[in-house]
Amino acid sequence: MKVSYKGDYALKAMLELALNYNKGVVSIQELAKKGDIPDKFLEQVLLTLKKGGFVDSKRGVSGGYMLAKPPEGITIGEVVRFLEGPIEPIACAGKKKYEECKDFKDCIFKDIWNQIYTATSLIVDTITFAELVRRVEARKQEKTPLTYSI
Amino acid sequence: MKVSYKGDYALKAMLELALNYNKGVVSIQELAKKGDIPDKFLEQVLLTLKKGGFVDSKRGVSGGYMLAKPPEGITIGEVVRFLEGPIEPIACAGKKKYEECKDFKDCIFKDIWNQIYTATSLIVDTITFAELVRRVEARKQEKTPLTYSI
DNA sequence: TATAATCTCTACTAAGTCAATCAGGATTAT
DNA sequence: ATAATCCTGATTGACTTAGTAGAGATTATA
Repeated sequence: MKVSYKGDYALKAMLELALNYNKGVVSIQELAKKGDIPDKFLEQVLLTLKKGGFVDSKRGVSGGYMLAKPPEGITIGEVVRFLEGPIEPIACAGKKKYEECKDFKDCIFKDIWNQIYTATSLIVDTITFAELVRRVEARKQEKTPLTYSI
Repeated sequence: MKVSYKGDYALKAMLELALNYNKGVVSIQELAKKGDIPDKFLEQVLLTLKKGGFVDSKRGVSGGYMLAKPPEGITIGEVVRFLEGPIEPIACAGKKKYEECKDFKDCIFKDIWNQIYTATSLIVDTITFAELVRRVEARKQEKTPLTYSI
């Protein structure tokens, strides 16, 4: 799997929207500022996310974006796959069966790519944005404890 | 991790050389033919592998390539990292510590990229070319059993 | 020693991807 | 009305990828 800027920005923006779930919309400007993202680029990414059904938008003054589904229902894997394409480490992985391989050696490597694919999927397909929100909150607690220590 | 054609070709060629370990050299032509690889492209890849210390070569008539080390001493991970660069799914992963993040949310994602990185490394850094050779032999046995069954 | 097979090296190219920008157009709260 | 906002499509420059081209260096062997 490879995550480009587009995917990275999308995940950041989605998380921001998840943190704001049920609290109204957030404008591109705000999202861009919080995520340190070029706003016109983020605009494109958000449009793509909208086409993918991940976010909804509201136009006009005080418009903006919101999650289209509850954070519990969206995984990182869904977003990454949608924006970046298949997460297999190599094009051929998972496409053909052993019988179709022209050579034993292809199969040998395919096993490995599939193993990596499986391990990666297990991670990204089980982490929802609700879980991410939980982690952000937990880390905030850690960093601002009630009792100060040196 | 992403594996390009270059990396794919390199792994195939290395495996072929591993299968031929201690049996002399194999020419680019042979390797190209067996792996269905454009020979001039493979030429470049082999040169790169030589610079990386993975293969040795012999020039002139009946020259060719051979593994520079025993197959037990070379992992897939070494080859892929050398040819394709870092295997982290995103540029920032593993580069900074939590303290250096400008935002909690960066850390949250970095955790995940590191988790994927770790899982991937665990696979590619433990599989040697000796192991691959063993798998190829095992699969040959499977496909050509002593007793025929329908 | 001539020669053909082979590796070595450098340069080049065509196509594609990535990150980002630009210029407008459509919608809507106030 | 108008300003804020999303929507749409085009364009750009840098970079990467996959592959090609051509000339040179080395060496087994007839």
